[in-house]
Amino acid sequence: MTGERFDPSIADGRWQAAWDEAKCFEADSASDKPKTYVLEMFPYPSGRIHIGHVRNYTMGDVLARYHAMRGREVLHPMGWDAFGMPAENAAMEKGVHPGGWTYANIETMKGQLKQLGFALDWSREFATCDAEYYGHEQALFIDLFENGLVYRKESEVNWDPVDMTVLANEQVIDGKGWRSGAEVEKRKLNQWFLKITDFAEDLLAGLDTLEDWPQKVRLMQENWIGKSQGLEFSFDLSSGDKLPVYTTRPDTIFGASFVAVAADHPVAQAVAADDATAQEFIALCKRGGTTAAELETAEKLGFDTGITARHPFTGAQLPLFIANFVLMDYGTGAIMAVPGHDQRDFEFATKYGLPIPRVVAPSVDEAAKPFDGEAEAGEGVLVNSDFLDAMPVEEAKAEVISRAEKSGWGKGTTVWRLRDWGVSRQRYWGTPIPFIHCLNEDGACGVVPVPRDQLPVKLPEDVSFDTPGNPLLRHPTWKHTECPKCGGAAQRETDTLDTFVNSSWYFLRFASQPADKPFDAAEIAQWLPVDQYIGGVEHAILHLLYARFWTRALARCGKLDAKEPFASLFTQGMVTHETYSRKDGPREVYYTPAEVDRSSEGAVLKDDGQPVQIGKVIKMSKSKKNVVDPEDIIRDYGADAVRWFMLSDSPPERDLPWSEAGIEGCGRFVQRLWRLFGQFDEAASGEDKDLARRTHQTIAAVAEDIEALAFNKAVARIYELTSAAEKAKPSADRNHAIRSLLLMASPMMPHLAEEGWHALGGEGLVAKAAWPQVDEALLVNDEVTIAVQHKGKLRDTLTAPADASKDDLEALALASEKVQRSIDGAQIRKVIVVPGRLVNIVT
RNA sequence: GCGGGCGUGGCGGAAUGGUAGACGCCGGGGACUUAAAAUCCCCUGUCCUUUGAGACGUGCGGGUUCGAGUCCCGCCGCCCGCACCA
Repeated sequence: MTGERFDPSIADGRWQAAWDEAKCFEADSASDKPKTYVLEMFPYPSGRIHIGHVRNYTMGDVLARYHAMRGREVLHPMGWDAFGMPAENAAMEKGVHPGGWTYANIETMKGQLKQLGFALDWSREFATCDAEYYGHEQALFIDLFENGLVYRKESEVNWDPVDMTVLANEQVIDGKGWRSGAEVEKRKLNQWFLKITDFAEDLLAGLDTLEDWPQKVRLMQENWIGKSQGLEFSFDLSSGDKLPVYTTRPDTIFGASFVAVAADHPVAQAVAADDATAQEFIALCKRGGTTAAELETAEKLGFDTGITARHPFTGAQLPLFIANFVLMDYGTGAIMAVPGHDQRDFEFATKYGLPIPRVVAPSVDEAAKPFDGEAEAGEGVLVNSDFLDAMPVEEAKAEVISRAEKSGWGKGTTVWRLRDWGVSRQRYWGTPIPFIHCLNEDGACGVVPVPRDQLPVKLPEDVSFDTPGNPLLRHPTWKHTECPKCGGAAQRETDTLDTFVNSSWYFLRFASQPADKPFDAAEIAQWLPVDQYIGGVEHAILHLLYARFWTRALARCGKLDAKEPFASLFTQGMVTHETYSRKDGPREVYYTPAEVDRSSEGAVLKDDGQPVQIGKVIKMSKSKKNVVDPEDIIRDYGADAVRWFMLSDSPPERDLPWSEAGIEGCGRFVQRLWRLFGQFDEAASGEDKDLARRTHQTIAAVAEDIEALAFNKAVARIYELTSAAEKAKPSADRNHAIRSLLLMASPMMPHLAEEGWHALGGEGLVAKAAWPQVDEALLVNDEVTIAVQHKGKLRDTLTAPADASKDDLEALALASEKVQRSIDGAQIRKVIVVPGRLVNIVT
């Protein structure tokens, strides 16, 4: 029998050790069982596990444990997304080595994950900064190169002149470097690119097959890929050049009243070459910020070049402007402007007094309708457009494209918003790009891949971070090598790969990890695709798109036979908490939940007993101090209460408000279940048909809920059956209910379940036990409650046999005194009977 | 601007078109106890000058239906993503 109270401080460690010893969670690729791959997005080892990780991994853990109970061979691995900037920042601030810092964090965080009792296959653990892992990654990068999916190109980057490094767009704040505060420059650098655009069409089409992905994520990727179809054609310029433009609205071509190019456009550069005013204007355009807010308010500015462009149909000469709202890196960097039907063109034309012709109208009769202060981008029919008049928009688009193609001055084209993926980073803490630049003056060798037998290209250990810039570049010896082709002097590539490359194939390495190659295709085929992938929605685009791309790219290289890496995706909500703060003059001072005593009346600071302001429930963040440390709450309540809280109440896709009262309630329930286990009575016999039914119905429903990731509902059902079992008298059926509750709760509260299983004399570990069987016959009740309505309003309920006929139910309903009182002698026109549910009498 | 999501008690939230508010939290009352903790029981949407198998009630206004939180149309509010993408 079980003791007074369940003590997690003893039980948690005991069972974690038992699982380790039994190697409970090591996945066997050779197993005959059907396979299930459950994966949560692996963490960046920033220092400590935070509550968001706990929620994410608890969900995955419940699934992993549940599927194992259902007889599946489960792969549930964990590792570390270990390269990245924070390690270098720590190196600069604290003078530690990024590697030492990272591995120490991994040690800490692994210990924290173990404290939560996750059913992880630690035998497959790796960090992406392990030379073994990034060496295989280098080999894959060379594979992509050999298959024409890697290239070098000069491209413009954000350059921080103080830190001497490239910054990502997110690291540029108000035009200044986020660390140095220095004015960011645009620089052209030779950078490595991956040809993700080769797969644009396929990545887009593949979204339709991902039925078990959130629609939101699919739409976000669709928008990101940004397929648009239109017409590309060239204007003949008065300068003698040809100017290619791209438009998605070829139908409005008769409404074009000017032409515009981007400031970086060759035509603009040519004009500026001998025109100082143009030069000034271009400089002005470049200075403009790129944040959303700035663009929102930015005025449309233009510079009239004096050049004109000949309209392909009318022959009219349209003025050519350099304009600040035209982007060089989309389409051709030049546009035909149709002010009547494009808002930006409208604003520009208004400002510079250019004509705004109408070429689309609600009907042909409204060809002269004036504009109401803005462009009209909607549907309609063409007007003032010669041979297009009266055609609907779609038809007119096709007609213009067909005429342009016939006359040879333009063609229908598809343009993508998706850009090739620039993967060069001028950083130390990343995968070295495995290439060598031959320094031979004849240039015959060029850039050469590192021979495979020389992989991995390892990062040097002896680096310093006391001066800005890339430590690999200034390392005294590391970069010097010889050309693999000619044997002459050569220099290693000193750029490293974007960390998103590391996370683009880690799920493959988890499934298969031979020493001599990145993975084994046959073994991958056993496990992939990942059956359930779980992570934050913040990765909806970049990581998830890159991983889909890598899977396709590797398939093209013949490395594997798979298309989509993640069959089902789930994006979980954040953990939130209210904030506590006080005004200190103009500043708001925040306090952590641990510094505050919270009651239903309000909150006071423990230090001085004076009230603090209770703020909104928002995402936990260090700056607002509304954080709880997982280790603290595990210590106070035990791993199972924390896990249970993560699953209770809020649906997993929504935000979960953390509350002290909530976790206390979960702690109480852990004890309540424990006491119920103590009620298990070997000697009890006899039936409790009602409880037996509820037990079987609960088993079926909880299974269904877990499979649908509706953990909050599964939790509610376990509460209900617990109440029922507590109230029931001892019987064999009650024992069965208790044992079933233990098994059903085991994926969620595994330590409590093991302790109870042991106390109840269960064989082996509950982690290895089977999910309870459902007796189908007991899923249906033989008596049901029938609602009786009069004109749709509830008037009575009655109990009837589940198989009662429609006629019987009608008769029973009409016999009800309450119903008769409501009908009050009125003529009955109709009686609707839904067997097993209700009777509705219509008068 | 474009795209998407969501509005249900004091709070988190349940509810194949069929008894709205399951379950949890908070709150109130009671039992046990010398007392407290722990535990257990009951109540807990609003209204009532008909306390009743009453009325009202799922953001607002319409509609479909025997029956609408759920489906349709039109609003309002909040949240998220993308964004001078031609």
